[in-house]
Amino acid sequence: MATGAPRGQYAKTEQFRLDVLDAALRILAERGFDATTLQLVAEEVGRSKAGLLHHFGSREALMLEIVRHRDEVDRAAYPARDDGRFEASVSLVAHNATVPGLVALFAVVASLAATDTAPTARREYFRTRYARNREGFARRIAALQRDGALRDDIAPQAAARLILATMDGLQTQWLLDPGIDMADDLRTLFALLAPLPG
Amino acid sequence: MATGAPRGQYAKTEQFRLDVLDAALRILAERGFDATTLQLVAEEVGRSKAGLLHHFGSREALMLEIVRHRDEVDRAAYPARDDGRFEASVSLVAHNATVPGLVALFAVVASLAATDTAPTARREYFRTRYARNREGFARRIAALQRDGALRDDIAPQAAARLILATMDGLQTQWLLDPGIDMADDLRTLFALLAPLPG
DNA sequence: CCAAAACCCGACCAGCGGTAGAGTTTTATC
DNA sequence: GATAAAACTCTACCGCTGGTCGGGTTTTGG
Repeated sequence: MATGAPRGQYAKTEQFRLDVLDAALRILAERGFDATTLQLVAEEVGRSKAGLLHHFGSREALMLEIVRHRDEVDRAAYPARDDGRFEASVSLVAHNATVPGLVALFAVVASLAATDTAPTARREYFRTRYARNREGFARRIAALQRDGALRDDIAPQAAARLILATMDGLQTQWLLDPGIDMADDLRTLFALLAPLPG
Repeated sequence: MATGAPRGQYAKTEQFRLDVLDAALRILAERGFDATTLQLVAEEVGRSKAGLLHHFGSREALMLEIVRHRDEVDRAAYPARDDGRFEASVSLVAHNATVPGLVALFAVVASLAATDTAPTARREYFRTRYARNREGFARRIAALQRDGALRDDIAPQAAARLILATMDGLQTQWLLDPGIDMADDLRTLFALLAPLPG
């Protein structure tokens, strides 16, 4: 039975895909979202436009892939630990302040996903992404409340929604006004969640 | 001297412009951002694509104009009163939950403005918009703190940034998952700002 | 060594936002 | 009410975009 056996990709393909993501991000950072065309990215990596489409399917999919890959890297570098407070989140936000291109791309793709009227891969990715993050925060919040390390008059799910909303919203303000210290403001929110003295 | 005197627009022009904004918003709501082309909007209002460009200059300017007009209407309908708490803000957010098309457009245009690498009309509009809103919130927060109606261990400017960030971030989550009650969550944030019993 | 799968590209396509310029309608002024 | 300029409107056209197609080239497992 030699039929129907699918073959994997070439050895160099994975590295090439990573190179493309990198090149695209570089162009995004210096030209913005609309001006980042497949043609420009193709030139940057020394390939043809059609070649990129072979690997990523569409421009939209390429953009989503950058976000997806960034999420993977971040999740490995900033694992949400159950024991500590929210220091990992603050560190991640502080790190984001060094990569405006990625932050900007994330904001655009997320909002475009939110405008998708029908279920698309883009929309579904962000739906599950938010659901997963909310769940993670809610779980840790509930644990901290049991330990008396957090005020317990707030529903964990509600607090999780607020934290994620704050992180996203601060990014927009920071992109427009880089003087804002996102990490500092996020810490302020966590301070509001500290247990009450009474 | 009859020379050089600029003449205003035709009588029907203003109404036509409003009709275009309305039509564009309708298409945005049911087709999403990318699929809302000038051609489609032009057909909806029974004019040509070039006619729209004459009035708005570009597609980007048209999109920004929808946001700008919406801001005007909202500012008239939900004036930020100094005396009350933040009920006007909660009402505005509750109202937003009835117009997903506008909320989605706002998110996209704001994030695109944030990706503009050079200063554009779009970017400048949102910069001043956020600055103005932050200033308004900070002023009211400071007043409430003096009255003992709000905890005073938070800098008014920081609290203002958090409130705006939360409002924006909740919109993204709500667009992806309409089960979320934005007004309710915003009220939760205000509850966190309530004065401490100690 | 050898098919078959994966890759790669030039040529092409429809549709996009935007421009040019000529024709039409409105309007302030006399 | 005539008139001339400004405001409006449209058709034709442009460059470019994302995306498709088909056929050559390279890699790869057996």
